[in-house]
Amino acid sequence: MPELPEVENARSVIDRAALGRRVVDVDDHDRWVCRPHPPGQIKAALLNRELTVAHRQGKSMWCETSEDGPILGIHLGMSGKIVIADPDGTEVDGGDYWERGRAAGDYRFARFALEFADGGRLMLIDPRRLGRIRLDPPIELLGPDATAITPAQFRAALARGTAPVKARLLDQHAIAGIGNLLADDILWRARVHPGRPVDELTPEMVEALLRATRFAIRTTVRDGGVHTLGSLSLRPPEARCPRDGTPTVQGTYGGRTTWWCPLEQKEGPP
DNA sequence: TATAGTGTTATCGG
DNA sequence: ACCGATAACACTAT
Repeated sequence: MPELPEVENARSVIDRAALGRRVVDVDDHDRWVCRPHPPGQIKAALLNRELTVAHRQGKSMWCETSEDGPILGIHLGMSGKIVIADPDGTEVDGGDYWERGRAAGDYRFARFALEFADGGRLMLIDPRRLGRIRLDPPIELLGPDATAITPAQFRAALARGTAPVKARLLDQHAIAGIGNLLADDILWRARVHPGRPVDELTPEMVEALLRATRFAIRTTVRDGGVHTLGSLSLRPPEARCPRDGTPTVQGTYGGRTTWWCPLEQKEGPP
């Protein structure tokens, strides 16, 4: 279940193990994952090319292809992962802790695949099929990447409108790369209530949110996933603030389940 | 059997 | 046109 750190792992897997290998076959039969492309369209566009560069911005990835080929967009959705399997049995998957249940060699949920000239395969394994493969994805709509965002960009992302701050943190057009768990962690770390409208954030709160974002992104990318976030214990079965032991509270903001510490993350005037 | 889920997006209403 | 809320998407795990 990828957030930005897991997507960066996947990008690194592609960078390490897929670039420069000639594509001799493409499985693009899954009309949902490959929408809006009809089966065969992505195959025709990629056949006999190589992936040359693997990019990531927020939770979106894309690869450049050889001979001025199309851009291949890859999004992991909620349950996607990239696995590269070679004929010698080698399997590169970036060390995915969150789907250990999947037995090695179980490719039941492969929704898209590139086959290389040596018989190796790059696969999108995605049980829920909320991932996405498409040509020439609209990357220009993404906000600045959360790992590289400047203070000015961060302030601008929280500047206009009345949305709850959590909804804005999740808006990939505002900032690219913050998912539900990271958003809860950032708000908890900055001691800001998730429902506070962005136009009621004080400069001090914005500053604290920026620091918390940088900390959360930096540490989770370093750790290779969001599993080390302290705020995870805001959720059941622990469900107590790791700092003060207060029982946590649950609600919905930006359409996502949200947990917070009612003692430290208060509503109302600052 | 019912429900929630670490994500995105089309659509609707103000 | 802008902004925000909601439902829908597809499938597994509990």
